[in-house]
Amino acid sequence: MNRTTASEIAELAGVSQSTVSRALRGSPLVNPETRERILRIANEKNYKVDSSASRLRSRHSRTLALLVHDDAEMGSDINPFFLSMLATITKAAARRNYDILLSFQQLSDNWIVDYEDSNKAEGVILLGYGGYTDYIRKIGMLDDAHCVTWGPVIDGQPGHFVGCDNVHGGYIATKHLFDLGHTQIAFIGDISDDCPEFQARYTGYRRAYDEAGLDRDPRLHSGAPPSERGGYEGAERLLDRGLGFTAVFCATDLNALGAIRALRNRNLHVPADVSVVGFDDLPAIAHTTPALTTVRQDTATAGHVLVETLLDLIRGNDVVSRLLPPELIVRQSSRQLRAQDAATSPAGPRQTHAERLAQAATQTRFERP
Amino acid sequence: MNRTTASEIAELAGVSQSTVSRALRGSPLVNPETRERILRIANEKNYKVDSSASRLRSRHSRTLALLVHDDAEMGSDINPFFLSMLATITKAAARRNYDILLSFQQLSDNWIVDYEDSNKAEGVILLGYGGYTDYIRKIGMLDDAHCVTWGPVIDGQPGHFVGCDNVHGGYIATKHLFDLGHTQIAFIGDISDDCPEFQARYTGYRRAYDEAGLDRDPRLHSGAPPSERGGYEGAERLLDRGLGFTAVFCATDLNALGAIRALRNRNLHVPADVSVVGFDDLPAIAHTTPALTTVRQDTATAGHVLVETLLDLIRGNDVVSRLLPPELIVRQSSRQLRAQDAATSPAGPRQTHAERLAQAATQTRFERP
DNA sequence: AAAACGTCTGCAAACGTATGCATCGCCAAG
DNA sequence: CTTGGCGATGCATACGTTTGCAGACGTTTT
Repeated sequence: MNRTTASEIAELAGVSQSTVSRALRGSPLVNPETRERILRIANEKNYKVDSSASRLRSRHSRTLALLVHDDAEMGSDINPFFLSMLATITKAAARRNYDILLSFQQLSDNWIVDYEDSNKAEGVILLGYGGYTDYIRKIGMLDDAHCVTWGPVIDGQPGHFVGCDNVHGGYIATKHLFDLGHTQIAFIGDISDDCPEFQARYTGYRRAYDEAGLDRDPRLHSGAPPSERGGYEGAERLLDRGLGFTAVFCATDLNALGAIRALRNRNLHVPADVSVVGFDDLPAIAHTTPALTTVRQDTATAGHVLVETLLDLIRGNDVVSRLLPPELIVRQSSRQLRAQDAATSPAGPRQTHAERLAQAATQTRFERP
Repeated sequence: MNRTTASEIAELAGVSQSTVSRALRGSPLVNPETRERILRIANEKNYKVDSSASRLRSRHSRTLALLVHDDAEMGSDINPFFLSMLATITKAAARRNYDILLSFQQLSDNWIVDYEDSNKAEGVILLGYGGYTDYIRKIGMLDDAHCVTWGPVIDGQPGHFVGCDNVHGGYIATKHLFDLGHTQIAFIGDISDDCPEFQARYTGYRRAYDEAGLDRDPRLHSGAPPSERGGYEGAERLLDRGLGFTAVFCATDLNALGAIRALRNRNLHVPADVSVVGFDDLPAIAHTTPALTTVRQDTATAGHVLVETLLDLIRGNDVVSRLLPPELIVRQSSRQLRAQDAATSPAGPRQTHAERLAQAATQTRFERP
């Protein structure tokens, strides 16, 4: 309860309440000496402007709402990638003197616009609503909705987006594996319409294949929900097909962790037998064994850009959707394909790669790579 | 911008603005029929109560502030444990119809009470301010400060705390290792006054030793900041001392990850040569190799209890600090000490544990366990 | 000397809601 | 018929700030 009001400070300073307000707002209208005196007294009395009254009168809440998708299917575990982005967003907003109102929800009803309609926030940032793109577009068409979404950027569509250049990310990950000498590269990830981001990464993967001028067996793709378990099962299905891949690009770090576990389970070593590349650069995965090669999305600038874009939107400026470049982080889970692996040479003292893969495939429909 | 006001709805419904307000608040004073009509119209017009005006008049913001410590030394990476707790807190607040105002900051000035003084929030939850206990106590002494801290609970002190029973956590972790046959158990973690939680875990560790009636070499403790790197370096120092430990209990999962990396670096296998137990149960560590045995703090109930305690405090109820019981999660990083390891038997075809440790110690001041 | 101007300050009206109090209609009891 | 009581509604005010407007005062220009 803030008992002291601006009027009380005014009385103590021998000025009117208006002047106190102006002094605290930093208005140039007030005499420097007076301002000084007012600030001193306000400070002594530990006076704080009542934000409720301030925002009622000024129609500005200096608050942004941050909505993070709460995926009930994931057992309500929030995607760690979004959590780390949440932090950078909040800090970026703080730098602009904006507070962040946080909420985890499934995107039902019209909660989004509610935040604005009720004057709780001046704008909304959406995180993790990849599957709701259509809905978001609808919101985007409302002129007065200040809403920026982290997600796939598609030109010419209503709505404002900031996103990672997933196509390029998928491309550099796959290119990296080609550069290491791999030619049979699998892809694990959910490319349904619910996950446009992963579709884009898959596109980048195919682009790298096209550019390399190599044939790509479509069975090298294995669908998988974006979880560790998904990656595990996706990799198992892949192995069961008996294809001769020597590398895997996963749509997600969590997928990659699961895939590594599955490979290890079948006695395949990473990176000795199979190289693995992930996507996201989760905080923890630098410390797994082997440390994961991955594509980093720069969460720090992402948060910054999201906030700045939203503020522009609020100010009424023109805003363009932006793609942020991802970066390849090479660690230990990917390595040069060795000669004896690439060639299907006669078996030496050590099993060839092909033999080990054959062994790993439980199905009889194994085919020579 | 919410153009439609309660007065407009009132006019459409043929009642006064007061009645509209009452109807929307669910006051029993208003006739069910009238309420129905008002709600219908409000819904049609997509009317939302202006929160600024509402909170100004009612003196209730229905908002809680959540302050998470932003440790500049950690490169501003937020501790993932706090991030996952942040999620559960927010959801617990949502269940009570409270919004969460989020901020990452270092605890300077009087930001805490500012949130209340400015009427931005009715109360504050503090996360990760272990080193600031004294300051928090000072705040706690102010009667009108509604502030609950996640941290070490100390009876008879001002301030309201909810925390994990770290002593017990340290105890069950160490006990688990004793039960597996280990007798030389190292402890890695920062037990300075900045980290009372880790001090408590250390206390639990010593308690288990006392209970086992075994001598404990104090040099088995190695200080380490709560990061992966800290764990790595802490383990290195430990190895350099040439002590014959067969297990390590780490104050933090991150410490544990670093320790495992250091051990592996010296050709010691986990858990074959050394068992490792962590603390926190970070989301990612279930998927590392080996999956980490750890002590889980139940973040879901922690978030719930924090919110409920704070709400009680706001309602003016009496509030007691609460300790939540942690739970041991046994995974693959800890295992039974094998007979030939425990005994310092003559070298067989395989090196004894003692020999391997000796080899791992780079320093000459190696001592037989 | 009057007029014009610039600088600072005060007055007073909002902002949209919640709520104590008065009111009104109606019915039952006296 | 009067009175009292009850359920439902309206009236009017206050919450504490921001801000357009006007005024006061001192200085400069005409």
